[in-house]
Amino acid sequence: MDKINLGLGAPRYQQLAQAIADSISRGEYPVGSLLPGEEDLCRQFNFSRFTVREALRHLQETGLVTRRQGIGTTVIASTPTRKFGHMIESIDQLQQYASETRLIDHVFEDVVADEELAAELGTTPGMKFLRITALRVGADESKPVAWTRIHLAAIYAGVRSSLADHSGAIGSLVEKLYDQKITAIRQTVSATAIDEAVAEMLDVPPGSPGLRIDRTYAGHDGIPFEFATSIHPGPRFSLSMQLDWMSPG
Amino acid sequence: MDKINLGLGAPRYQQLAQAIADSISRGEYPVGSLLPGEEDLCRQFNFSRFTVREALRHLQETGLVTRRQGIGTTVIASTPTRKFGHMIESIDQLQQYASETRLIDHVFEDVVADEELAAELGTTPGMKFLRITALRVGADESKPVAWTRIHLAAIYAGVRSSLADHSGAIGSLVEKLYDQKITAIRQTVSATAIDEAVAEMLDVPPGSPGLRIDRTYAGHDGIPFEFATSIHPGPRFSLSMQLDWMSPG
DNA sequence: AAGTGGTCTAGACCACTCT
DNA sequence: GAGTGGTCTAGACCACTTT
Repeated sequence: MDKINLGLGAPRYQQLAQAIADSISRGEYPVGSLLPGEEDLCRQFNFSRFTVREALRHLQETGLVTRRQGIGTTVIASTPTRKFGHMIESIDQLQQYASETRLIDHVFEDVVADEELAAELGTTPGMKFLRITALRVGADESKPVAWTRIHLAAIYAGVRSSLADHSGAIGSLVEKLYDQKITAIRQTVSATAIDEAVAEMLDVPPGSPGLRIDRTYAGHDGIPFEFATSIHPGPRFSLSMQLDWMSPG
Repeated sequence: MDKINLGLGAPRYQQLAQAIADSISRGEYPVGSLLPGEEDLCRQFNFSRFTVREALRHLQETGLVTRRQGIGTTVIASTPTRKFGHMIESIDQLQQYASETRLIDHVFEDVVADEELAAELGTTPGMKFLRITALRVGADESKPVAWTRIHLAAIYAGVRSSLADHSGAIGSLVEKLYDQKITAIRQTVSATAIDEAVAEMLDVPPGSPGLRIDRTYAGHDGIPFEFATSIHPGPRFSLSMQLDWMSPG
């Protein structure tokens, strides 16, 4: 019954992995040091190289060591780190609602970042953008769920013509049209008092609380190409996520 | 130079993995079907079993198949899913600020969930809790960064005595004292108007916008044992996270 | 009993890194 | 050139699931 029993009955490579992990956590092999070579470990424990490599693979998967050809096996952590993770499988899933909503009333502007805008977006002045300001509404087009303003690098200004038909996030539209792959998203959530102009469009009293979400999307080069700000009326929206424990192995 | 070239020069197991992945995406092996057995694949491609298994391991890691002893290799996806993930390595990291802040002015209450509270927390009426209401302040004890109310399953009421000394999240205190391991966290973020009582404690005008974060912590049995609500004054707080692309393999 | 994947051995050659 | 990890073979036994 008990799977705790890692000593007997367990495969040799697991026992070996456990033994090495224990040595590491005892400080026998400090972080940064090299483990003995595979041949050494084979002789030391009288196991075949397959078994030793399987054990080392296990240690690699739990994040205790890295392995490099020509160098050796380096200890990079003394304890398996317990990780929690939130995982999504598409960009649209980030905006949980995006697939069921559309953008309406777009206003397009061509802007060049001055000092102020550059500082706000975290870029350098002089960068050219297509600025899209719009409302996001549900299928029934009743009350809008968000006001949104997007600064999109001018190279991708071509999304403009496809925007009306597209339901979902703009990032995924860019991916589709330009074969650009998003590799990192940074998201900041804060609370704000909705200013008068936005309040009117969202049909809420000015100054009422709103959830502000700022997202930047970066491509394969790591450079952000899209900066999106959404303001959601307080009671009409919340952002949920679940973080699950990721077992080491 | 080009690493795109997966055909020649690449190890056989990678070529094989690619070939099988192609077959799967072409629909030759639909989702839910079984791949040929390892021996079959060996004969079919004239590779050793090691090479075949290494290829299948690769497919498993990319999430295309699962393998079970006695059953076979089952196709579970036709395309490698592109995942984005947010990963943290400790509970305290979730509350990015928690390690530099402390709770003050605790008020403890023993409460039993009535219909209303049970509905709010998503539990069943009759469950017993220790309710902790407190303010979270920075090191200099100037303006508080949050008002917080926690409902903690009564079994863990013993944290009460250790709370004053503890900086960081309450969840990690429970983990330490009771050897309980948190395995899942659910977090919901919304904007709210700060009510009068809380506003006074936070030293902001009543009705001003606040960021409300609700978190539930579940243990190894998957049952939530802690329900925490924090309200942060709008301008004094934001929640950031980065989602990175997790390459398949 | 037959078939599957899981573990394991002994031995080989290769690509890489360092000196 | 010596040592490292990466790839690969041929063969074996075992644990598990289904028939």
